[in-house]
Amino acid sequence: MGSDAIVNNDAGAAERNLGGRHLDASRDDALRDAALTLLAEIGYDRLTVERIAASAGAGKATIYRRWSGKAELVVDALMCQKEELAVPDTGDLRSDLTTLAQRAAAQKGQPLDIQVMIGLVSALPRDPELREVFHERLVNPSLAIIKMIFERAVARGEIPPVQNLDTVVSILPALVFHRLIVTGTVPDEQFFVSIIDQVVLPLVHAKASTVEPDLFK
Amino acid sequence: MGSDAIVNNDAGAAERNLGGRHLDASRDDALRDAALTLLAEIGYDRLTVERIAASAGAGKATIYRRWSGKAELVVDALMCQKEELAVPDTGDLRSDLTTLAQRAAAQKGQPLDIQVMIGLVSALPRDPELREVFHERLVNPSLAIIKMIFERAVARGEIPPVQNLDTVVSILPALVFHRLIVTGTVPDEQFFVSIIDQVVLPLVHAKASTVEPDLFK
DNA sequence: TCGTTCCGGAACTAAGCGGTATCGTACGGA
DNA sequence: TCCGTACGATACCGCTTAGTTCCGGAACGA
Repeated sequence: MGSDAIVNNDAGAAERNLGGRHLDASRDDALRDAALTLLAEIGYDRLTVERIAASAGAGKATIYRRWSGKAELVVDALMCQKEELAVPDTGDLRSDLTTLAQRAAAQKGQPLDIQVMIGLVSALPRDPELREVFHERLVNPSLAIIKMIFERAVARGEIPPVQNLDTVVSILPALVFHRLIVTGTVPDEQFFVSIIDQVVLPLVHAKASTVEPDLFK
Repeated sequence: MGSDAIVNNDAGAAERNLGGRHLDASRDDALRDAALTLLAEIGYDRLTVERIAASAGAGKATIYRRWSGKAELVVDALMCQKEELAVPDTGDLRSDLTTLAQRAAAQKGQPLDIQVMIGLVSALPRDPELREVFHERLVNPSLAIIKMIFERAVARGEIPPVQNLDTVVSILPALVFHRLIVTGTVPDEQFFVSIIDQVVLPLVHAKASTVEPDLFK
């Protein structure tokens, strides 16, 4: 990772600053939260250091004491996001997917991951580091969860092995993205379920009925 | 449409300005082209009137003589894009779709529609007019073409009627979007074709093999 | 207690942008 | 020829932002 934040202050600064006040860890979190919330609201390009500070009830100096600027703060905030990788495992493919849908739709109000992604989109083409952390912390984890769900379904024989698994896995997030961009509305659970029932599940079962017979001929 | 551009100068200004030099129509086109090219390159938020003027080799006043500002210029540029709605009609669903893929992939170098869309994304949530023209000139035409292709395939009996046609139609553009955002690479024809063969076509044929039997029971 | 450092807040410089005005020049109708 | 306008270029004003610095106050170690 290119330019690490200065945020090894947990122990480092405490030892280095022999006398004097320590960096307040609660300020770190407040600033990171504010950055992500604003990122989801107004997007990366319109995000300013001043706004982040004001939103967190902090001074700009408090930010520059920790990060070199907007880019580093945003990257650090994304890196520090908690990843609760509890992959649904109900023993049924459809139930796993709908459980995932419920979880995604329930995020309402929170600094929605999806909205953070949208806010980042315009900045990705010109910032490689941002693009890397975007993949590592937002895209890949989502895809990995869906992939795991399919692999388990294959392992227990519920569906036949899926060739081009990566493509199938990306259908759900791709349609969510598309809806978010095209209609500008946050997809609700109903939307997720309709995609699952009308696209994803027919597709994996189609492969069972159209491809397998050919294999047995 | 809210604030029309002043660009009825083709005849209007020529008649009004009895003596004196006329607005140079070639400057209109150069400025619109520069606006779209820059929009695709750096996105709406980083787009500035000064940059557009410089890119077109013009002065800022030449822009303000025609449009009220950045927003109106961009909207007008999008509105003036030529729409060559030649829907492929080869008599075969797959051929129609792959023809469309070739055409989309061949746009390389030009101010790619898809990149213009990406550049607009971050500005859409806060600009209703921009969102409207975004739909009218970029999203809807693309979807309409794909929709037409499917409807013709249904009409000649190649595939059974597609319920949730809107969803099926959006799969291809959605996956293109997703790839562009996630990998940052412009999809080539091979990508289009693999989506067509591995997702779209299996899906519409799956509906034939799984839904119809239920209707006949 | 005393010195050091953080805190929020505000002031400040420098740079960039929107939008207007101006200048010399190039057209084009009368 | 003469007047009026568009043209590119530049200067200018007002505003916003990045990034720095300073202030009074508070927290901490010595």
